Amino acid sequence: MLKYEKIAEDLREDILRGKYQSGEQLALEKEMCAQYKVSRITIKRAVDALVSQGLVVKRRGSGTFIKSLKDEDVKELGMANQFSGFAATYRDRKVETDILRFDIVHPDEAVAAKLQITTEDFVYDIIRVRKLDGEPVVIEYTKMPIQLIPGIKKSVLETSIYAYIEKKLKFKIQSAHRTVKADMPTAEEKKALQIEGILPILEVEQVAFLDDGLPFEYSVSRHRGDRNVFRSVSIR
Amino acid sequence: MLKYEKIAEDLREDILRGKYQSGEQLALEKEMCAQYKVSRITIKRAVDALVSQGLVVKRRGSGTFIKSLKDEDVKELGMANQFSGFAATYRDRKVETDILRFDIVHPDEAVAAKLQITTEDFVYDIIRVRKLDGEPVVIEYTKMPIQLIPGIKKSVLETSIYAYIEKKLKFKIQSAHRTVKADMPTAEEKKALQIEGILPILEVEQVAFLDDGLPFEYSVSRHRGDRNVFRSVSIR
DNA sequence: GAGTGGTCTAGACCACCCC
DNA sequence: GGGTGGTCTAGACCACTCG
Repeated sequence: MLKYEKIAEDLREDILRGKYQSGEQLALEKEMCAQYKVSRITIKRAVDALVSQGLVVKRRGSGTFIKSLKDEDVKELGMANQFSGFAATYRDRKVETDILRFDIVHPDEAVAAKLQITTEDFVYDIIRVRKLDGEPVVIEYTKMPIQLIPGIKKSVLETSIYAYIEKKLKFKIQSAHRTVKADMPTAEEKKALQIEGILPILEVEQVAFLDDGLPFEYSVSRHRGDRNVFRSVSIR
Repeated sequence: MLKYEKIAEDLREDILRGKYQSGEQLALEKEMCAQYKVSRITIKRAVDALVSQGLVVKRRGSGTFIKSLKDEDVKELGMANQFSGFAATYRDRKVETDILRFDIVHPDEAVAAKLQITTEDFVYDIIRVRKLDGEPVVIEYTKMPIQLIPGIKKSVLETSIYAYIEKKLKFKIQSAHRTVKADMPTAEEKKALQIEGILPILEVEQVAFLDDGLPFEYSVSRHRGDRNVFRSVSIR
C-alpha cells in the first residue's frame, strides 16, 4: 500500500472510531510529517483524500478540522461517489438474481453511440431482477459489446459481471457516468418488482468505462422507490 | 488564476472544441512541461482535474487518452458533481420564485441534529417554488440557522440565498452532502407544481457546509420527475 | 530497453488567519 | 509577527507498457 493511502486510511479510521469531536482540529501537517516520517506533500495528499470524502475541511491559516456530521451520514460516506457492482454493494446480505433475458442482438443507434460501436456490431442484451433477502429491489437492463467483453455466461450474470471483468478478464474499470431520474414503472416492471398500487422508480442510467477509456457497458437500473437512495458528496 | 487551473482550463476547452478524436492521445506530460514552462507535478495536477471530470484516462506506460464519450455527455460533464444554487445553474433562462412560506421556528430533533444545533435554537423555515420560463419545476423546503446566516429577507429568497451568503456575508460554501430518491407528490405539491395525473418526484435532500466545517443549510428539493435529472461521474 | 505516468522528497515562496 | 495550509520547483526512483 502506498504511503499516502495508508495515512489516509489511518486518519479515516480514527475519525470513524470517534477519536475526534465535531469541529475538533486535527494534527498539523508539519506534525504529521514528523509522526509518519514523510514529506509535507505526501501528508497533503492523504488529508485531501479525506476532504473529498467529505469528512474534514481545511482552513488556510488555521488548520484542518472535523466536519460536523451526523454519525449515519459519516458511515455512509465511504460509499458515496464510489463505484461498485450490485453484489459488492450488498455483500453482507442475501443477493439473488433472476435472469429475464440473455440474448445477443444489434444495438440501436443510441446505444451504439454511447458504446462507441456501430449498429452492425453485436451486444449482449441482458435483463435481470435483483433481490435482497428475497425482496425484489431493482430491474437492470444491460448492454455490453461482445467484442470487448467476451465469454459472458449465465453463471456470470447470476453473480457479478464486474467481478468477471476484473478477475477473469483482468480488465480494470475506470469510471461510470450516471444520470439519475424519477419515473413510473411499466406494467411489466410492476410485476417483476412485485409493486402493488402506485410506487415510483428511481432510474440510474450509466455508461461505464475501462481504464483504456473505452465504454464497455450501457445500463439502466430501475429501483423500487421505497427501497433505494443514491448518495453523493460534492466539494467546492 | 493558478497555473494548474489555467492549464486544466486550456486543455478542457481544447477537448470540448473537438480538437481531439475519441481515444486520441494527448501531449505527453514532459512535452506539456516544456510548452507551459512548468514542472511535471503542476502538469499532473492539471491533467488529474480532467480525469476527475471524466474527460480523459491516464495509462501508466502509455500516455493520456481522450475518453470515448457522446458529445451531449461531455458538455453536461462540467456541471456533474458541481455545487451551485438553482439560479446559477439556469442563469441563461428566465427564473421565477414563489415564496410559499417564510417563518422563523424551532427545528425538530432530526433537523437540529443535521445542523448541529439544539431544538432551542431558531431556524428559518422556507418553502419556495421555482419556475423556469414560467413552468414550475421544483419545490424547495429549506431550513437554516439564523445565528449562522443572519439577515435573510424576502428579496434574498427571490434571487439566490447562496449569492447572499457568498457576496454579502462573505462566507465560503465548501460542500454539500446529498441523498437522492424517488417519491410521489403530496396533494399540495401537485397543486404547487401544476401536476395533473400521475407523475413522480425526484427528491434531493441536502446538507450544505461552510468552509469552516459548519452545516448552514438543510434542504429538501422535490423536482417534477419529467423536467429534471441528476448527473454524477465516479472515478475508480 | 526506451519511454510513460506514479510516487515521493526537500525546500521555497505565497496568501491567509489569529494574536 | 508567527504559524497555517496552498502552490510550485527540480529531481529522484519506481511500475508499467510496448516494441
